[in-house]
Amino acid sequence: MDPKLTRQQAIREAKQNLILDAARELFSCKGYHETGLEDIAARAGFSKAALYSYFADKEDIFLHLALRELDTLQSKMCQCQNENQPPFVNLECMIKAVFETFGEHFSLLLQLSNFSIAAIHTQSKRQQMHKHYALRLRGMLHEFTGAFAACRKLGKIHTSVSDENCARYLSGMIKSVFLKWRLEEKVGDVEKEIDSIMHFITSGVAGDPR
Amino acid sequence: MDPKLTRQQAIREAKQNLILDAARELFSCKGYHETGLEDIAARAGFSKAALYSYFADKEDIFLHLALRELDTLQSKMCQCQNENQPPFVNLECMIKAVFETFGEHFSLLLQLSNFSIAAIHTQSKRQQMHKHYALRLRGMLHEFTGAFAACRKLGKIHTSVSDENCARYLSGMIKSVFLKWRLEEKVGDVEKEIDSIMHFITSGVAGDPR
Amino acid sequence: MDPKLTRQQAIREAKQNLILDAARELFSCKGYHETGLEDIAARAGFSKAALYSYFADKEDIFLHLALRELDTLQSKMCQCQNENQPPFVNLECMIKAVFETFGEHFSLLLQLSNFSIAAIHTQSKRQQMHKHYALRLRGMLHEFTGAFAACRKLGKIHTSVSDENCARYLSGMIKSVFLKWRLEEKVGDVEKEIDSIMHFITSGVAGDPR
Amino acid sequence: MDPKLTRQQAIREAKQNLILDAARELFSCKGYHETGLEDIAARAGFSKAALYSYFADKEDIFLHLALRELDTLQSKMCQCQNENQPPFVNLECMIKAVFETFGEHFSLLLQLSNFSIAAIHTQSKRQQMHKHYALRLRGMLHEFTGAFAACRKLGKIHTSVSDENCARYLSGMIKSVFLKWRLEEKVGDVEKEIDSIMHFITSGVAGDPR
DNA sequence: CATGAATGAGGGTTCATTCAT
DNA sequence: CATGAATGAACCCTCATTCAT
Repeated sequence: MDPKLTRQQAIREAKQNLILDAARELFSCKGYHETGLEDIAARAGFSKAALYSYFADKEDIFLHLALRELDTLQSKMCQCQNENQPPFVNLECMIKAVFETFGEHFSLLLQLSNFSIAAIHTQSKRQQMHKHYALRLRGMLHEFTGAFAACRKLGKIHTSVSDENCARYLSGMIKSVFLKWRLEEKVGDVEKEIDSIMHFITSGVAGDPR
Repeated sequence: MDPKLTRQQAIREAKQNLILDAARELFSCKGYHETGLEDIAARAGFSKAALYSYFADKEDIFLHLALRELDTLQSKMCQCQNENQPPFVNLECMIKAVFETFGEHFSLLLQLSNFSIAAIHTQSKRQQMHKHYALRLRGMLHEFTGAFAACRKLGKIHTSVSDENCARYLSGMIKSVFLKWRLEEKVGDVEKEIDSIMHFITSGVAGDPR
Repeated sequence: MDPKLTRQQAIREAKQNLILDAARELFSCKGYHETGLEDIAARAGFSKAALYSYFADKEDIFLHLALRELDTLQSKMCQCQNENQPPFVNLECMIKAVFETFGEHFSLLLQLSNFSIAAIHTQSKRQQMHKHYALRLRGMLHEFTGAFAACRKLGKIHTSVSDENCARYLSGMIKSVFLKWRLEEKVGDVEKEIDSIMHFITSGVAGDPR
Repeated sequence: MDPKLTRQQAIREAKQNLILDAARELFSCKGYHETGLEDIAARAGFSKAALYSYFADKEDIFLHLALRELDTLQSKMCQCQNENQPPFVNLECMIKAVFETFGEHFSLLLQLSNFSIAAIHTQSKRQQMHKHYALRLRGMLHEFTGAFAACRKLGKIHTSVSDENCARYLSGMIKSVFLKWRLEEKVGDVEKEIDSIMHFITSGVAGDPR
């Protein structure tokens, strides 16, 4: 009975992910409000009503999608922590992780950030989920912060700007690249962008004393 | 006849601005889709139908709001260009302009960026307005770019990162601050934030060699 | 004081007629519901609100228009009664009167007939006006009926069909011509049409024994 | 699978017809603009939104209704073509078909004619439907024309009036009867009316030489 | 579990009508 | 008397959500 259950569980989870994949595609392309449940269902190969077997809400879908993506991101970022590597390399790795995770769906991250704007009116159970959600969002910041802290500990950072702020700025910079891509309607050269960002981070506009 | 007409025109414009003020408040607080025309009208002291005397659409309201805000911003930024000032001071002044312009309505800028995402599908006359809109959005980038270029010309910048990218990064950093404020649901200390940003920009994490 | 009053009265009436002219144009072209008060006002050279100085309602405008047109028609038809003419000539004259009266605005007559459909829900004072209106509509029928009766009295008519029915049929036939014109979007040759109608009336499809 | 599908299709069609029945009732009674979708839905036993599962628009409902009624009419008229019958009997049969088809909803036919007036401004796909619609409207004329032509071929008709005009006049006459009924707010004696019309058609006012 | 059908709540928009100037 | 501005009521339509099958 147990293996049967787990298999069913697995199937269920697979279908959930199918739905989330469809949602990711559409949300990142058209935005949250412009995407209808019917669209998602159609793209996932389900009927609109079927979605409600897997998620409670439209919002629930978005939230789970956010959670999934952010978890993926965080796990990738964690893998970048390698004490044997020079500290900035770890940071660069993390940035690359962001680009890789959101890859084609770059604009999704933009929406994630903005979503919390509209979603404050919700309540009770949803509040909890929002907490998770906000937590993960900070997760990225947290990882970045950690990376900066590590660099600082190794004497590579002397700025008076707090690690947390550095992390925040970095995430803003990354989003600015995503935004450029969206407006240009095409993905750019990831390597170059990361390089450029690293240059800017390490020495600002002053030039690279590394 | 002429003075009478201009006065009436002025009144009309004033009312338009009242509506836009209401819209700014609500859009920046609840987001575009969550804000109903009824809300805007009520807050502006009009009836829903009255809005249509001043704007063609809900979208039209948003677009005009965006134009107004971005124009205000640009004019403020332009005023920062002072050749007698040290170049970075000009830049700092521009950043301050952004903070001042969006002040309480910080999250509005975030929405502006995202709005263009969903709005590409529109048509004809509106397309023109969208162009204006996108143009102004780039306006901010343009000003920043110019400021960086000026600094570079004066030998204050040696980074290999292009002025345009610097500008982009900077605007991303500013937005990251706005986002923090939104999540914390309160405006922070502008002076400190600007200081922090300036530090980061000038020398990155390496520390301040200024 | 009296001549002054009458002059003012005259002006007022003239303006009323201007409005009715505009209404006739638009109602006959676009139909009652598709025509807005703003359209009428604009074409008449007034502001929308001004219409309410002259008429109580949109419906009131239509009703007065109907009355005016139908009165014109009736007076023209009355003038056709000439005892010295052969009876069928009188009838033909009346038909011509209809074509002349509605001339360019042929489709207006179609709408007049149909208007009573939607307008039954009205009340009190309006009821009275409706009576007038219905009365005039029957007016045309009445005139035709009279013409047929006259012919019959002179031994030119032997059909068992009542004069009233003949009149009704005739008016239906006329409208059918108007309808053709409308669908073809152009006025046809009035003379020919009248001729054709007269032929049909006098001897039906059997051929003309006149 | 096939029978299941056809059954579902049948149910769907039945519901569509329920809606059209409700629409016929209300349109013919109150007119197009005075009838709200809510009214139609309520009378058909649906919610307003449900209508949109079956029809695209309010206009779409009207158009489909028109098509249905006119198709019914045409098929009935076609069945009247019987070579073994005396030709005028066929014509009479066709007239009866019109009365039977529109029966209680006599005023609907009046509206059909008028609707095409306002509906020229529409677009693309709808244009096609409008064509169908106009085609069917002419359909009735066409059948009548054919009937007259048949009579003429058999030497029963010698009038110089063209078959087409005869048909047009006839349809006008029929509508005039419908209009009488509407104003009297009751259906009259169909047999008598048809008789009267036939008399008039065959020999006009001259009297019946048949 | 999956679906087609149905719904309620709400949104944007129009327009005849009123009122202050 | 004439008007620009404002309104309220109504309309059409959409969409997330539910329910019977």
